[in-house]
Amino acid sequence: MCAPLTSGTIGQVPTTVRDRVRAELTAEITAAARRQLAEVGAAGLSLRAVAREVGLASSAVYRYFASRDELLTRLIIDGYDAVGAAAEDADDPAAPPRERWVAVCRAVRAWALAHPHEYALLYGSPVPGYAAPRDTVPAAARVGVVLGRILGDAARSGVLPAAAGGRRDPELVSDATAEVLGGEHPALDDAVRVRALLAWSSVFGAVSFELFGQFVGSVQATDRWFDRAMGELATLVGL
Amino acid sequence: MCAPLTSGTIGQVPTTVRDRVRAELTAEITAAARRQLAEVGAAGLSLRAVAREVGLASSAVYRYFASRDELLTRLIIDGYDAVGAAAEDADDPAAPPRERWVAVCRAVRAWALAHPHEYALLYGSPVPGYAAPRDTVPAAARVGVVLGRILGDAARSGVLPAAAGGRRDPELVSDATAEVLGGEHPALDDAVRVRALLAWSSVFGAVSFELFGQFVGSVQATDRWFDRAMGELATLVGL
DNA sequence: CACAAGAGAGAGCACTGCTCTTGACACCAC
DNA sequence: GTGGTGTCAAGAGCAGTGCTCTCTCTTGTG
Repeated sequence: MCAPLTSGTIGQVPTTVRDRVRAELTAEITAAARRQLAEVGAAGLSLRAVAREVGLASSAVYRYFASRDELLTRLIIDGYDAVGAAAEDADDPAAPPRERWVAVCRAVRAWALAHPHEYALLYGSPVPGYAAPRDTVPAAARVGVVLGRILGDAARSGVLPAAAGGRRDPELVSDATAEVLGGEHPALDDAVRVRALLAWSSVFGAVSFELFGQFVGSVQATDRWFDRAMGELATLVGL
Repeated sequence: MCAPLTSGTIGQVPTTVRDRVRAELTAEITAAARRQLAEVGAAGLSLRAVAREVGLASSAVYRYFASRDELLTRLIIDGYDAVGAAAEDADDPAAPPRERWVAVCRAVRAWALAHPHEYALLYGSPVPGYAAPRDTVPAAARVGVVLGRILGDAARSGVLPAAAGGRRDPELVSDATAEVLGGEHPALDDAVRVRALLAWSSVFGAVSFELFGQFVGSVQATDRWFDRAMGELATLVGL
C-alpha cells in the first residue's frame, strides 16, 4: 500500500513517468519531514506543515504515507541507518581495539549532537500511541553490531580473555547477540556478554544524559568527560 | 499569581474557605493529570481531557496552571521526587556499600517499570517546545545524591581507594558533584569522579534501554541481566 | 481512442492549546 | 445586613492538528 504497482507493470523496471515522479515526491516529503523534525522535534512534527513545505494539500500526502506514524517509521529507520553508518565509518578494523571502541563512541556522540531531535526520536521516549514496527529492529542494531564486532575481533586476536569456564545462561543474552560477539570462536562467557551489553547501553546512557540535560550542574567539560568515560567503559569490557 | 492572597488576609494562616477549595482542586487536577499521563504519555497529555475528568471547563484549569507546560513542570518535579524517594527508601546506610548500590539501582528500575510514562517524561526525550525550569534541578538530583552518598561513605570508611595523587580537573566534575561524593574528606581523584558519573548515567542507560525497547532481541532475562549489570557497575566504581 | 487507475485539491469531522469576555458567586469591611 | 471587590467557571472563538471522503483532472495502457 505504500508503493502500489502501476497496473500492468510486472517487470522489474517499471519506471514509468508516474513511478519516477512518485519516487521523487516521496523523497521530497521525507526530506521536508526530516527538516521539520530537526526544527520542532518528533511530537511536534506536523503532517500538514510538511505538506505545506512540499507544496501539496495535506490530503495528498496520504497517497504516499498512510499515516503520520508511517512517515515517522520512515524517519526512524533512516535515523538508525544514519547513526549506524556514522559508527561504521568511524571504525578502523586495523586500529587497536581500545582506540576503535573510543572512536566509534565518539562518532555516535557527534552524530547525536548534530542531530539531537533525530537522536531523541531513536533513543528517547517512544512517541505515545506509536509502536515501532519490526522493520526498525535490523537498522536499530547497527551500532550495537559495530561495537560487538570490536569485542569479537579483540577476543579472536586474544586481547580479550576468552571463556573462563563460566556458566552459560542462554536466556541472559540472545543467540543473535552472542553471534555478534564472535559466536563460539572463541566462546565468551556470560560475564563478558553482560558487560558488553552494559557498555552498549552505557554509551547511549551517557549521550542521552548529556543531550537531555541531566548533566547540567554535574559535568562541565563534556567533551573531555565523555572521552574519559568511554575509556573507562573500554576497560570495563576488557579492551 | 499561583496562590494570590485574599484581600485582607495578611496572617500566616490564610486558610479561608476559598484557599482550601483551591488547594483541593489543584491536587485533584494534578492527580487527574498523572492518571492521564500514565495512560497516554507526556506528549499526549491533554489539558482539556484533564479538565473533563475533574469536571471543569477547560478554561477553568488555567486559573490553576498558567499553561500546559506549568502543569507538566509540576508532574516532572513530582516524578523526580517520587523516584528520588524510592531510591532513598531502598538505601540502608548500615549495609555494605556494594549491596546498597545494587539495592538502590533495583529500586530505580522497579519505579521505572511501575511508572513507565513518568520515567519517560523525566529521562526520555524532552517534550518539544518545553524547557524544564530551574526548579526541577534539585528534585532531579535526588537519585544521584543517593548513589553519590554510597560512594562517599565507602570512601570515608576506606573501602574505596582514596586519591591516588591524580590530577584534579575542576571543570570535569562540578563542585556540587564533588561535594556529594564526600567533598575533600577524603579527596577522590578525577578517575573515581568520572567513573561515578559514568555509573550514574549507566544505571539510567540500562533502565532506558529496557523500557524503550532497545533490548528487544538482545536481553531476555531482563531481571537477572540488570542485577548482574549493576554488580558490574559497582565493581567499576570500586565498590 | 477509450477506459481505468492514480493523484491532487478541498471540504469537513473531531480534536488540541490557549485567549478573551461575560456573568455569577463568595468573601470581607463597614 | 448590605454593598463593593475580586475570584472564578463557563462559553465562544482562533488557529492549529490528524485523518477521511468526494470530486475532478491527469496519466498510462489496452
